[in-house]
Amino acid sequence: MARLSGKFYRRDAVALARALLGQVLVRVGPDGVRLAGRIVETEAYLGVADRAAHSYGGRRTARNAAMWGPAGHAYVYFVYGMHYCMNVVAAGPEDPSAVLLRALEPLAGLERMRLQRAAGRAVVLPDEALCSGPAKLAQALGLDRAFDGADLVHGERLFLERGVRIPPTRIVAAPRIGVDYAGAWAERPLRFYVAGNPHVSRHFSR
DNA sequence: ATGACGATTTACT
DNA sequence: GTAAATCGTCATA
Repeated sequence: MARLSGKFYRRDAVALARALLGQVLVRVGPDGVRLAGRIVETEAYLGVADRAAHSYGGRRTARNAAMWGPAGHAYVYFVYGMHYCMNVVAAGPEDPSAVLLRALEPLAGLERMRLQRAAGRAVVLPDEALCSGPAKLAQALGLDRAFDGADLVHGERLFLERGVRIPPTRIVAAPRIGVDYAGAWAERPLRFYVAGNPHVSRHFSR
């Protein structure tokens, strides 16, 4: 499978959020195990103007430094005292925009994902519960702050490969999840997902 | 030094 | 539907 090039990432966050649907995220585990999933849900965060973005108002801190860096790198952050979430940095330097990966359709390493998602639970999680949420997919793939700033174009442990093209007619645009504090920005249709895909996160109330 | 707050998930009523 | 879990980060002082 072909690795996505640096050029793929150098576009605005909305275009990247749409283009990422259908592509394959690959994580090579410490023991060489290949964990992979097709991206089926994303959200665009539009830089300093976007009240929902960590870079809103020009905020530039140690935490969100990766957002300000070059496109094609990962921005992994820690929230709620227990979860990690992964973004793909879009555009380029001085335009801190990124795309949050919200859900994957598991393709490889399902048993390892199940193990990493189990976390002391007795029940066996169905495939649809492995990567159907930003923190779920991070946990399934074993992503943490060690991957913050990781180069997805040249890295060996975390990268993206060319998958299938999702026709625009199969892409649904909707308001982003969990950003009600962002006022009018919370209403904008910056969440994108593959229509009817069972691995999309279940959040339809608003 | 302190306190409020999450780009969430899960379990429970 | 509601609430708890849980802590790094950042704004304020």
